[in-house]
Amino acid sequence: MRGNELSERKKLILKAVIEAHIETGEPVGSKYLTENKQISCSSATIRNEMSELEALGYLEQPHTSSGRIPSDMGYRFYVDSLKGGYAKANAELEGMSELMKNKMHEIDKVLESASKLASSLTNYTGIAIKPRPSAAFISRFEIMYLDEHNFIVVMLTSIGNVKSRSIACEETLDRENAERIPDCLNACFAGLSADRITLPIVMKFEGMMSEYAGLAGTLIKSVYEVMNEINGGSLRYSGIDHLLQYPEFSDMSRFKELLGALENQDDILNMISDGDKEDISVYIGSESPLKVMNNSSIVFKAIKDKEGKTVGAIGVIGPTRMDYAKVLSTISSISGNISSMLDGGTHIKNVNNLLGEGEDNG
Amino acid sequence: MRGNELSERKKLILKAVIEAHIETGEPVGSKYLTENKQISCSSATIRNEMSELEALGYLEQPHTSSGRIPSDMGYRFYVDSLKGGYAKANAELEGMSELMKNKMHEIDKVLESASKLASSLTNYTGIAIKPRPSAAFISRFEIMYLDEHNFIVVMLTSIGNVKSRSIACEETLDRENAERIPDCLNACFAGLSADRITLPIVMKFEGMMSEYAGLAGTLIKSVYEVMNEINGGSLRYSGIDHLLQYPEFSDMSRFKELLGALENQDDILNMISDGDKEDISVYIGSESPLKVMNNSSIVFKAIKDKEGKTVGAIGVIGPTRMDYAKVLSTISSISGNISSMLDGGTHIKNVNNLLGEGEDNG
DNA sequence: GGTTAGCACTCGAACACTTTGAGTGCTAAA
DNA sequence: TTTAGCACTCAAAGTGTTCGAGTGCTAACC
Repeated sequence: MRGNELSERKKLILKAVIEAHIETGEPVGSKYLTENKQISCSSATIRNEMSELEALGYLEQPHTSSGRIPSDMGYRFYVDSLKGGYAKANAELEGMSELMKNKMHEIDKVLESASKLASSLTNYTGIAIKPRPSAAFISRFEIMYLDEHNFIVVMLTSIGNVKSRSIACEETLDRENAERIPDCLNACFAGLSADRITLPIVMKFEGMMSEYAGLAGTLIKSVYEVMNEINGGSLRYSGIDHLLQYPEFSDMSRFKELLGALENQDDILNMISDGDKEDISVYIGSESPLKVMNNSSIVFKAIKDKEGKTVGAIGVIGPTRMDYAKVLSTISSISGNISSMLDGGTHIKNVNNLLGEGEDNG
Repeated sequence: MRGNELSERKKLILKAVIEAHIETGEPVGSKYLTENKQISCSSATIRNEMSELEALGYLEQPHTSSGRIPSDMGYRFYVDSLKGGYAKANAELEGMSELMKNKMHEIDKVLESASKLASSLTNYTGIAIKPRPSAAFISRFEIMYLDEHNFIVVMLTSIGNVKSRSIACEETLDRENAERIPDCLNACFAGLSADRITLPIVMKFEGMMSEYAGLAGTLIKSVYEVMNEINGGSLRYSGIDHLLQYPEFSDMSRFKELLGALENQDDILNMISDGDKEDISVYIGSESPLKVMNNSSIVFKAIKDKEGKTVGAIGVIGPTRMDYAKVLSTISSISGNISSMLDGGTHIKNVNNLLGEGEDNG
């Protein structure tokens, strides 16, 4: 098969089949296509063309005597032909981006509301991905002193969010001593990813905390927990119910299978981490590395901050028969919007970037 | 109908019907019940009894010639007879409570993992509810200074969690000035619920922030946002896929309806806020105030801290045909576990309680 | 040579019809 | 009061038929 051996008419027919199938969900017959004004030949000719398209692998026939449906390869051809042209402004989006601009949330929340937006605009299931960072760390510790037995440790992470843990201690702890705790934490753990926190460092911390040995263990456990949390990456869905409106999921078992796959976040996270870092990624049906996703498509795009670091991704999941034109343009607009926000248009900042010079444990 | 006019045999048969139906999901016939060793009469007798139970409203017949299924009233009778006896220790729970004890999370996370636990133990969908607090407020503000143009406001809320917002400011802000910001915030907003923050207070704040007027607006917006968040209550589900295994939801439309209702969190929150504050609440089918829930049951229990304040609730949602014995005992154990944790058994504290005396804006 | 009309063929969907079996209600006997 | 027996009901599953959309192929057409 040479690169682009499809005649214009074949392309036209393929496109028409795909768009009709996306709309109706039914196999598309030759007669139906004659109603398409762009195609000006008889059903017999269309049959011939479709038969060839099938031989080439772009179409499939569910049963000997039924219309054709696009194969994954057909969708792929369609999507590739779409790419480049989808970035037109999305009118629906305008009003809603306003809504996001007013929020001064952390990146997690931004991604989540973006995914909700994507879901409601496209009518598929939205996904918000916070990738597993290569080596996240806690860049700074602070505490809030409550009383002699209670305080809160506030941790600023390298991936731009703030975590806190409330700690109760048996010993009596006065304000002055409590305020030395973050110094110890910062001295020992700040800036170190989990795999660089070695036993000597832990011992050093315990040494510095000697007066409050009992606390040291608790604090280390908290640090460890937060490290785990931020290194885990995360995946959130919105509008799972949208999927139910598509007949391809009216078969419970299939839907259940997909839901199960979605719950197994690790697999999806891996898949998305492998995706295209620059452009929109589209996995159509069997192209997906996950077998259970073979009847679904997933479209997503990485979100980067102004330094080009990937801070997350958003996308949608839907049936293979997905309105790719709409989805691609929506995801593209939303991600563009977020990126420009991260560039400093609003108050949202990736706080981590600021720490390079700002670090200071005084 | 006088209080308790069911004969022992009727009770036995009703119980047997319910338990068989819970297990199989199918209508229960008279012949099937003769296999039950506790019932020692013929199928004909059982038929007579069932016929009377139906007349009394405890059973229903889907079709003239099919077995009986319990009515909502039947389930209600069963559940009421169960209450009191369900609190036995749940062996499965032992190991898992260990897991929760090691976490020093805030109340939100505790509830969420409790709901996951409930879901996995019962095989229904778990719910974690954080109620709409009557008048939540921010009890304390702190900041983390990053650099001349960036800092993070950390807010301790009255309902026991910590919120943060990163703020970027145009003006140059040195550390000393920055450290006066929480003083202003504390002086104006700490301890006040949203409806008690009046215009004069806002003006006072702007006055105190005069040098950094631009910041004041941003900060107020952040405060407002956090107020909204903590006053909103929240509802989280886990294990929605569990529901799919029950044939009553194999009908897509019904499942979709339920999912839709679950997304509409306000309704559910209201319902749960109206629930029994002391004991386990059980809404069986049509007992639920929500019409869409008429084919499902919901079981939940409030979680209180040591002062008796309701801090949340956990529960499960499932088909009317729910294994109430198991669910009631599971929810009861888990909630007991959490409550005892909150009582101080571990490091989890409701930080708010500590603030009564600890408050101090130095 | 590409296009079209015509025709036989295929096969799922829909419908009507029958069979099967679990379950009931009723009655009469124990 | 309980039980055995019997006629009856009805959903589910199976069978057969029709219907129609759609195909492939062939022969005629431009």
